[in-house]
Amino acid sequence: MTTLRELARHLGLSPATVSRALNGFPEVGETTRARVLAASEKFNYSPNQTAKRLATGKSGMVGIVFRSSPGHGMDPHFVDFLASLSEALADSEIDLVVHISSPVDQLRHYRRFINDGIVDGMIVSAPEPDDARVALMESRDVAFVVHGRGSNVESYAYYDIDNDGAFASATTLLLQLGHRRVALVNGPEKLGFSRQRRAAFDRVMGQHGLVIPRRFQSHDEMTEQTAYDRAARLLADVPGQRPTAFVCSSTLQALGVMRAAAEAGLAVGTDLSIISHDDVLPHLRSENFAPGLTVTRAPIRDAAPVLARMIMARMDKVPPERLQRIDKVDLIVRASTAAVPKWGEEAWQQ
Amino acid sequence: MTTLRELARHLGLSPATVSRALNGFPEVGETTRARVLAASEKFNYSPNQTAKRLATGKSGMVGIVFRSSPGHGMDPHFVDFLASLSEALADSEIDLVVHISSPVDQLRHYRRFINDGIVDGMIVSAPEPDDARVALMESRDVAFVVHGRGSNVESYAYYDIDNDGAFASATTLLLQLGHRRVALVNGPEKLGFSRQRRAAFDRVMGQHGLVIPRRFQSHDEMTEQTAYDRAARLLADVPGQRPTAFVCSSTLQALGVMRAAAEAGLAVGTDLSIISHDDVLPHLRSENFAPGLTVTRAPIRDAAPVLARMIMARMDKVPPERLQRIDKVDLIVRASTAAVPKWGEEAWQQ
DNA sequence: TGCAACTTTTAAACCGGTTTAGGTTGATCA
DNA sequence: TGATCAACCTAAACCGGTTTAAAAGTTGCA
Repeated sequence: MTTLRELARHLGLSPATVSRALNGFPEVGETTRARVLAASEKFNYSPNQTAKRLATGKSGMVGIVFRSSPGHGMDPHFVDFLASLSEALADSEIDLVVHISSPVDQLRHYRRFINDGIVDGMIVSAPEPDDARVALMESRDVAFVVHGRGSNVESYAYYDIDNDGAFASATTLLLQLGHRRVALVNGPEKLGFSRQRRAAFDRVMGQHGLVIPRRFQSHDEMTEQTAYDRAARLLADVPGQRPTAFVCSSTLQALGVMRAAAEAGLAVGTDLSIISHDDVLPHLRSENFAPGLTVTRAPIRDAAPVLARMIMARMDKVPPERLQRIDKVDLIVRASTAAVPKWGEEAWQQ
Repeated sequence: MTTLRELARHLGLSPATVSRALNGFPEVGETTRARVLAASEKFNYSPNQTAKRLATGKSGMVGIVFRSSPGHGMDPHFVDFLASLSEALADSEIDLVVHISSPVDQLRHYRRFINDGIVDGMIVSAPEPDDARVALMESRDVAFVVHGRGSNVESYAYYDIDNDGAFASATTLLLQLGHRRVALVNGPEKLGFSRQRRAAFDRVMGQHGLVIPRRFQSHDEMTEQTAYDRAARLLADVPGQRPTAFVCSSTLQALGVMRAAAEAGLAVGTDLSIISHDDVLPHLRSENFAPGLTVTRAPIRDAAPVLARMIMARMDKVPPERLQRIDKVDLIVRASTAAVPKWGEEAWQQ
């Protein structure tokens, strides 16, 4: 490893000049700069990042902590997001430090990132209302951006999709098709997006005078298996009481509901309608489901370049109010939604 | 942020003593050490990692570069692996720096990691024979461990599963069930594990006097879609020429083959047998497939703690020959494999 | 009491960059 | 001719830890 001082000695220059030449400062003569650049090339010089970080006080790294629940492993949604985030940041020579942690341990990891000065900024995923991580970072004056929204939204930079609009239009579609007994298979109760989605669902149903009994709204980790369990239980009910339609928070859950429907001998798109939010996981395409799945579509990977730009802006002290964005979500109707069957037109009794 | 010097000044001690006290050196008086520890607690002191790294020359970070092919996003196999790797390393306060890159760009990322002194060690996934990344790291004397095996295996630390044994027993099972026209849906041709699997398949088939025509062995990215495309084409052939069984390299591929089978009107487990390697992705359980999928089972997440221990050992200069491990793989028979149907007992003509 | 042999502590160098505050030049201007 | 100034370069401090070499303080023993 060549050091700056060695390079300087070879050139008969001071380290200061070499440093300036390499970093494009204007007070270096052009001939000198050319010499330095040539030598740096020749000796294959590459500045030691650690030293650079210590000197500048910037780490050039961004941290992210993913949720991973014990039995369930890591949410595949985040993965795709991670991939595209890493690509977006690599363009700016920013490295991504990744921790995975159970939901309860999150704060410990954030503290480590911040206290030890490992990163310049953090990307927060799936915030809760009154998120403790957000509070921690605001108190420490650390740059961060949020994927999703919690509360106190004005004060920080975020990117989110219009969950309210998405689930309102999904619910509306089912109502227009005559469905009254609609079950919601949602994500963890504490997460912001789950709340937004549920609120939209409740509101639209309420506007049609429908109240959904508690047990037809579930909040769980978003896996195929738990959705299957939920749906299987609901579909085991007497025909006059079971749901005629499901709204799911992810295509994985929709997959579970479809498995339960198949086992209950119900044909999706005829006996039972399913609509799901689709984060567009690359290996799980909703158009290939049988039947094709009606979805509200918002590729999670689209969030990454936006958040990458935002975190860099925050590290450059751009005020958070200028870094807030909510994207609309498309409703794509396929064969998994149909008019309510005759036997299912009655609403639930409260 | 409290610094070491500030802490020392408060205590009326030199930075040297404080540093030694905190790092457990024996030449510090016990009363002094207690005072230092108390003060450090009180002032919420946490050493600046960057400074520590510069002083010690160790970064405390391990790098990993994942493959992500343009259209396909990131392989979900790696994700689960990543999650468990991060957990295993966190126990030792080692941070994981993650880059995602297309296969062609890999080397650039490795160079960056190594030249800039960002990490102390690297974890290499899915090596090719004569892997350029391995060569680079050996030439630079960087600590690394390999998940899988390329060539020149003696010289480096690795963890791998017994791909040969797994695919030999999978192939043997199909032969015992009377299958002769078996197609192999494999991973990218250049990767070590694909070659090992194909070699085992070819060998066992060859031992029974069977030669598999070229077009019945495919090498592709391991996605549902590409496997579907392959299988759909093969199953469109005349009954006497189409495969009666498939061997897949991943459950995602098996899913694609099942979709193609359904569209061709073939019942899996009756008309068509499918067997797959199963990395046990948490959201894609082979026992929940319809019918349950016969698999060679080796959870990819089991590799992570082993590799974490290995890379730490390598950073402590443990010789690589002592860090090599190959795990056996179980064959789990479920309903997707059955005796060959009458119409399919003829082998392929070369 | 004096001196060797520990034990404990400190001053200063070091890691490898960046950056501030000054120095030299040589050209320009009065 | 001397003052002014821009252009270019350097010495030294700095970032915040660790570590070497040496000093100071203790203890044991003659």
